[in-house]
Amino acid sequence: MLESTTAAVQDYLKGLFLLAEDSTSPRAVTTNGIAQHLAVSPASATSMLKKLDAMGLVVHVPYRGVELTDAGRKIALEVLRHHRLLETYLAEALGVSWDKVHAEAEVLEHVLSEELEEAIAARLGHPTADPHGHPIPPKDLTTPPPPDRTLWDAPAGQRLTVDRVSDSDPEALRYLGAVGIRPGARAEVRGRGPVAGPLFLRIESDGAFGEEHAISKELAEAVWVL
Amino acid sequence: MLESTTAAVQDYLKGLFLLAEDSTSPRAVTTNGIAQHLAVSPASATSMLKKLDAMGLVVHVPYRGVELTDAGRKIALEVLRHHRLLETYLAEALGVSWDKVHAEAEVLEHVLSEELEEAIAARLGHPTADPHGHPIPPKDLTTPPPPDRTLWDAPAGQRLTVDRVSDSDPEALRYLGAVGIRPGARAEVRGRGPVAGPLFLRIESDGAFGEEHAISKELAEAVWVL
DNA sequence: AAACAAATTTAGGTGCGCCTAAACTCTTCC
DNA sequence: GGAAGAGTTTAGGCGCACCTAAATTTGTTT
Repeated sequence: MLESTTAAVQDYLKGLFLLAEDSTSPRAVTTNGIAQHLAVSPASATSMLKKLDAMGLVVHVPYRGVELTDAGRKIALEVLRHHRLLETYLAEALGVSWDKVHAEAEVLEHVLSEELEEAIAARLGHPTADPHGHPIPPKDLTTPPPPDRTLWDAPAGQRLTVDRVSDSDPEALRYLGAVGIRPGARAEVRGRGPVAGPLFLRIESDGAFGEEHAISKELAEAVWVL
Repeated sequence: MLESTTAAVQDYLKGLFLLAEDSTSPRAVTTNGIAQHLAVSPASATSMLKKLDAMGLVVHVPYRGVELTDAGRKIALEVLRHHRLLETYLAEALGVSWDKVHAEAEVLEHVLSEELEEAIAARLGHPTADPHGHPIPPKDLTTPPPPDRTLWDAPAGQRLTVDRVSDSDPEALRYLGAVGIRPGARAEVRGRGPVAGPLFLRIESDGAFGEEHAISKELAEAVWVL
């Protein structure tokens, strides 16, 4: 399935899936959106969207928006499966730190053969989530559950469980790891500063909630909770 | 170092190194030779050689031949190091059979980061040869020893040790594996058939030489011995 | 020495994915 | 309802690595 597509096509499909996934608004997946996500010009995105439409992988209505077809979503999920399996493998088998696995997986995902994918999955015991808490699409490529809400959207005073953290910013990941914000961690939102100010929270460690941390809105939006 | 080159450039440099390595004649590395090796047209090879010359990675004298510069050889050795480390890793850590590791490594070698290379080498205990017996260029990229002679060139009646086997033909590798021709194996050449006919040999197994095998010239030339 | 065959290079062209600049469309706001 | 501005698309081009067909060079052969 993947063999008939280029790395660029795979990146667009994966990007479109991810953009659609963590934005509920209907008009979320725009030409500009995918262009920014992939760091290409809007003009480049337009021509690729036209091409993907011709290939039957997306439905692109000029000036209106894009949507993945079932065929396009399957490919996106396969790339995502590769990416997340690789992240998990690099972290577990090769000891690569969780802030670096994303960049490595980003290039490896496009050249991973079916056979190697299988070998890696088997070696890991067919994991269902990567080190950042993102679900690994299963072999049959059924759509995994979307994230719930971000830490920023959680009301003050509430106890919650960290579900996923964004994998793309190494600096953010190093900080999150240092303060103990990782999938499965329990946290309590204490409050927020004024004017999109920092969010104050405490993180549970060894059964007790530790000292208070102040994190920016941007960072709080890179953490999803349950 | 590798990051500033494309996969195509890396493939040409690696190919030029390998062609020069296993042919003693001075005029061995020709436009046609590298074109065939890479399965591209001679015209394509010419334009790439011109480009590599301009980049200072080879010296190309039109109509006369090509030779790697020191800079070009370093890159070739780095690609080769990636390739052979990956082959070894895939075989040892992931259980990929020795006839399949080459094809996987062929694409992975171009996207392996320095850091991952290091992690893999460490995990394997810094191996010096891959599963087919080919030397893995060390981190400092000094040139490893070239192969000695092929099984085809060995005189009849002589006891010898298998040093390396060609990694590129899966069918050949499956056969060689089945009859026990692998690096370190001891063998005795019994004779040859007429007109480039098959080579007859016996392979040592559990301390005793087994039954006689007849192998083609092509296959005998894909095995190097000491 | 000329002619020929083989090897090599040049000429001209393709698809992919990217770019900038210019034109267009949609929406909103007066 | 028309104009402005944001968003999007079209037009035209570029670099990479490949191709075929047509020159050119080399080395050999007569």
